Amino acid sequence: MEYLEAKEKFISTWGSLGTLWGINKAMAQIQALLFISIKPLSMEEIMEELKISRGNTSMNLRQLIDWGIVTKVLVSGERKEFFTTEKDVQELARIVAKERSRREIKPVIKVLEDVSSIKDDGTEKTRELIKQTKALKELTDDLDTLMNKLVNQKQNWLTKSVLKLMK
Amino acid sequence: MEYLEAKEKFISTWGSLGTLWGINKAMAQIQALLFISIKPLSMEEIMEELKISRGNTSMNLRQLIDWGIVTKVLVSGERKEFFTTEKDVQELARIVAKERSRREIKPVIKVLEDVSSIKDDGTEKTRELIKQTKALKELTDDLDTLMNKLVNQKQNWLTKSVLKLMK
DNA sequence: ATAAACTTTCAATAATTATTGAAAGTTTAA
DNA sequence: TTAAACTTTCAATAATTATTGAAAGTTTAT
Repeated sequence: MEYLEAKEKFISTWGSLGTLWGINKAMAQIQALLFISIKPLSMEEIMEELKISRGNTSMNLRQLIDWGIVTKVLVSGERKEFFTTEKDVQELARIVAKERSRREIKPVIKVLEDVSSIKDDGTEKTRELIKQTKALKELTDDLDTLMNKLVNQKQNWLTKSVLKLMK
Repeated sequence: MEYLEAKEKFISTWGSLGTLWGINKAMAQIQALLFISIKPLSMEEIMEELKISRGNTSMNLRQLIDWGIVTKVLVSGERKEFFTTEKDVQELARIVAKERSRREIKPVIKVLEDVSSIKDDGTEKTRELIKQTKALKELTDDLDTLMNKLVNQKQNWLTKSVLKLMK
C-alpha cells in the first residue's frame, strides 16, 4: 500500500467511525486529515483534500474548535487562518471523553434519576420501573465516573496501571 | 411525576440515547419497553405501546435478538410469540460491549494496523502517517481490551474493584 | 474610507436512514 | 388439507441529517 492509498483509507475509516465517538462524518474526516498532516492546513486546503464545500468545512471546523479538538493557528505572513488538531492520542481521548460525558451522559443520568425517584405507589409495574431505571442509573453513573477517572490520569494511564491491575 | 409520564420519559430518553450505544431509535425503545415490563410482551403489544408499525417492530425485534439482548419466550396456551429482554444491567452492558467490539472496534483496529504498516519511504509525511495511525491503533486496542476485561468480570466488577483502585 | 481577502450563515437541496403497510410466507389447529 | 393466526419481507415513502453555494458579514491593508 502506498502513502496516498493509506492516507485515504485512514481518513475514510476514521470518518465512518465518527458515530462511534459521537461526531459526524465530515467532522471526523477533517480531524483525521489534520491528525496526519505535518503542518497546519488552511480552509482552502481542507476543502480541496476532502472535496467538501466551503460552508461545510467552516461549520465543521467550528464544531471541532467547540469540542476543543482543533485550534486556529496564525502562520506569519499569511492572512488566512490555519488549523491544527491535538496530536497526542491520549489527550484527544481525554477531550472526547469529557465532552461526551458532559453533552450526553450527564443529561441521561439526570433523567434516569428523575424517573427512578417517582413515588412508589405499591403496584408491581411502578416498582419494576423504579428498580430498573435505578439500576441503569447506577451503571451509567459508574461507567461515566470510571471513564472520566481513567482518562484524567496523565501519562500512560492505560498500559501502565489499569491493564496490569486487570490481568 | 406519575407512572405513565415516567415510563414515557424513560422510553423516549433511552431511545434517543440509542446512538450512544450503537443501535437505532426503535430498537432502543423496544428494549426499553421490555426492560421495565413485568411480563413478556407480544408484537401486538409492542406496536401498540410504541405506536410503530408491524414491519418495524418485526425487523427491530430481530436485530435485538441478533444482538442477544432480547429472547423469544413461549407463553403456554398462546399461539403468538412473546419477547423479553435481559433484565440484569451488568449482563446487558457485557453483551453490548462485546457486540460493539466485534462489529465496530475490531474492524477499525484492523484498518489502523494495515495503514500503520505501510513501507517507510523516509519522507516526513509518510513517517507522520505511520506514527499517528500506530498511536491511534494502540490506544484503540488498549481501550477495547480494557472494556472487554471490565465487562467480563462477573459480579459487581465496577463498584467493587475498579472504582476503589482508582481513588 | 475602500476594496480585496477571507469567513460565516442559512435556505435550498441532496443523501441517508427509518418507517410503513400490504403482499408473501409460515405455522398450527382442526 | 385448509384456513385462520401469525410473522417476515421489501418496495415505496417519510423523516432526518448532511451538504452546498451564494449572499452577507468581517477583517485587514492601503
